[in-house]
Amino acid sequence: MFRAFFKYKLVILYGCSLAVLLLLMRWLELRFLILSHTQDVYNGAIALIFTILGIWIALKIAKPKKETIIVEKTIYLQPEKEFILNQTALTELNLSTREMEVLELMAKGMSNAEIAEKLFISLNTIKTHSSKLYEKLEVKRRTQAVEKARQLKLIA
Amino acid sequence: MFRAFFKYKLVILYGCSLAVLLLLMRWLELRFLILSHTQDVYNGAIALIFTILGIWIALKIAKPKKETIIVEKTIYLQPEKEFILNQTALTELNLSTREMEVLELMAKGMSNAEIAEKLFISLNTIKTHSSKLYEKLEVKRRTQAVEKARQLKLIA
DNA sequence: TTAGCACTCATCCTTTTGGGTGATTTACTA
DNA sequence: TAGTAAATCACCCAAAAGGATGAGTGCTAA
Repeated sequence: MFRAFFKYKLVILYGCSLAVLLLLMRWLELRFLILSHTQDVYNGAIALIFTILGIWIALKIAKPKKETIIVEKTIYLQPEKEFILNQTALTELNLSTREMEVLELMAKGMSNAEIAEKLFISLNTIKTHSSKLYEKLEVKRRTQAVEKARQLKLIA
Repeated sequence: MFRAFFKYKLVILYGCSLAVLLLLMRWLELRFLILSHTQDVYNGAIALIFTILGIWIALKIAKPKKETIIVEKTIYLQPEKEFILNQTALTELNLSTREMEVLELMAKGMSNAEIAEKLFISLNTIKTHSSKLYEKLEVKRRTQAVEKARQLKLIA
């Protein structure tokens, strides 16, 4: 509420100082005339006071002027790579559930032995599965299998 | 500059009207007293005028408040263009150019022999490179290396 | 009921991969 | 100029992966 007033304190102070200075000069130079010019001083005081009052009222009443600046900020978002399983390819390749499990663990970089341990089946079985996997995917190595599966959107 | 003045025209007009009305009433009802109260009227006029002056000054001086509105504009990057090579990780890992080449071909599912043929160097050299690669990437198998490189955005 | 499929496991053998070590050349740097 | 790092290659050995084949079990659809 008074912030605006304080904001223009300088202007007001400047005006006041000027008025005071003028009055002082008058008082010093025309000291003897003051008494006969009481009415002038009185009027000046009224003028000054009401000017300040006017300013104060205006600042108090006046709604702050708003100047709207619209800044466009561009944010680059990386879309959540929503993995969409390629059902078409999956059904076409006709991979069994076990084969898919093995494929997924393969893609994580696990060795056949680790996969066997995780799935509670023997290493030989994993080898069988992986061999069938390579046949169905038409690849020769596990790295190729993983790469192809990734391209076909069979795995994330 | 005068926009502000016009904006508060209503307030000013209201004040003026009120003052005029009061003066009018005094003039009508206390017509006979006016002459003996000339000084009061004069003072009132001064007060009114300077109040208005103050208001006018204040409105003229007042700076508009700036209000910044930030509009966020979200742009989703195309997933196809999203591969940004992770330079930070790349420099931290301190992979040599040859090692990077081997890594890339590895990720494509090529065997060491194929990579050797492609790069016109011996199989043994490829083995040396891949071994150093695994050391630097802190992995044990090539599938893990590919997986980790993919996660670190070293390869697409 | 039987043929087919998925899943399991095994054995034998080959290829690929990985670890370890050492050596040479080249190019750049303190 | 000596030292360092990258790149090259070799040899040996072990582990992992892959290919081929056979076989047992359980479930399902023709």
